[in-house]
Amino acid sequence: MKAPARPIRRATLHHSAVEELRAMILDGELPPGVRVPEVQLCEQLGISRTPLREALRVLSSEGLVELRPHRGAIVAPVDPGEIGAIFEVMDALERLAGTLACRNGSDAEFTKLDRMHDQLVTQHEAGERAAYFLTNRQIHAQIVAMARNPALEATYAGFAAKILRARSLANYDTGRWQESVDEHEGFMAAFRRRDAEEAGALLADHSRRTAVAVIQALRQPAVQEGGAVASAAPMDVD
Amino acid sequence: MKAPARPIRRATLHHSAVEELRAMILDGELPPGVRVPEVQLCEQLGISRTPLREALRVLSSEGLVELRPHRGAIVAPVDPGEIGAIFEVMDALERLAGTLACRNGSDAEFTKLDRMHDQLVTQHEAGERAAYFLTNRQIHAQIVAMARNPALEATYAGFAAKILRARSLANYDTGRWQESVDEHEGFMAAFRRRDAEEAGALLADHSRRTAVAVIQALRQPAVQEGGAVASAAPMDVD
DNA sequence: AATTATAATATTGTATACAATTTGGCACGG
DNA sequence: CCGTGCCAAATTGTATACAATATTATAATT
Repeated sequence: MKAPARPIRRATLHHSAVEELRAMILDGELPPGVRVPEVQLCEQLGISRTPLREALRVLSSEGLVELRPHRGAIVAPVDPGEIGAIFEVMDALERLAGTLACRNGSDAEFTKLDRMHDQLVTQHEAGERAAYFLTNRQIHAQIVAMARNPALEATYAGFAAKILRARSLANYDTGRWQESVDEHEGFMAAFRRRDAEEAGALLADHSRRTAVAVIQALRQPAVQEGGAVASAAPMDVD
Repeated sequence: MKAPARPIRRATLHHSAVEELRAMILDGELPPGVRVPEVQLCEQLGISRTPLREALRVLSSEGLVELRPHRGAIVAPVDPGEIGAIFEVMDALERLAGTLACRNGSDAEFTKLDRMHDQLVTQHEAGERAAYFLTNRQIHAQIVAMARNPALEATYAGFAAKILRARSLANYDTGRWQESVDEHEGFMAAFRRRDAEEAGALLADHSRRTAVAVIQALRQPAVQEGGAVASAAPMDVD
């Protein structure tokens, strides 16, 4: 999602470290609140402290880690209030994405979107939860990409990451699944009509309802299965 | 704008360097496209390369500088197309800010906003351009603050910074000044009625019209007065 | 003369060493 | 028994030294 147009190879260690650490945080491998000892991660990643520290600064700028001067870095805790605020912005971004996608998306992209939606429905009917979540994320990413707006894309990706992390901590209400699919049917119908306003409105509404469900789920923390970390596979459901 | 609730002292050099460099870039002291030689800036800021490099990584994450591996960093160039994309998002953020400000702002804050607006009108009538621009920025910042949404506030600040930098490169159309003031009158009236929808819509419209003016101004680059850098004082006009 | 190959230089990327600050424990005093 | 002050250990912050890569200049060849 953050990959720019030009496929330049970033061969620097600190850049690799950023991606590695971000993945570890989003995967829940580094759960919120844990301290991030530099030396330990250094030998774990096989790099020195310098590039690791540079990576930590970047992740701090992204809001994924929290730097406390002379007290070490911790993985940023997930604050339900902050998630609520993020969703308020996300609603607006989803609306904008839907509107712009209608205006700027190519017919080929809309066709692809239709196929992805069909796949989503199939996976829902089959009860393939993990596959559904992945397809769902891809659909929203596709809509954002069709908006042809790099600034929107980058901002969206940042918020999506934080929301993803919040979800990995919460037991998601299964009852919302059917409702969510229905909402997807709704804005897909608007997309097929190229109704920009309606598509945007339905996407925003979809986001808002998702927010309610997620925040409610956050009040009932997920049961920690197995070892120490929540579910290994991060999932995104809208 | 970025100051968190708790007034913790950040005494680390790299944090100071970030703020210093960001100010230098936004002030136009470091114009877009120029290379950023590390050693030179180091002795200029009186620090070592390590904290400076950490600062550069953060600014790169913010999109203010561009890192080219083994080729040095440059101040991110201002791409008119990117500015257009940013404004598209900004419109949505302004709308959201206006709506939320109506919902969450205190009466005291609305009173303060009124006073700021009066000041703005006075400065416009007096033709005090620089003072007007400053007040204008403060007004928009106040509205965003009244929205009570840290995620919105941070995202808004990031985009506002990029827009500010673009403007310092462009001769702004003076004819838009009166129009802009009229638009301020418009959404202030909506604010006084606490009409959230209308206030948001008028703010978004205001942002959209500003975008048109700014992008047009970008096509006629500012005359470089004096030495090499554009106007020293960055201004914000909406 | 133009172009390409090559080497010297400069700048960035990384690692390590040193300094400063925080944290935890322990002794002392209340 | 609890609070305060001090000391030691550990970890972070910074500086410097070394390694790798890109740029520039030079020179040789076509």
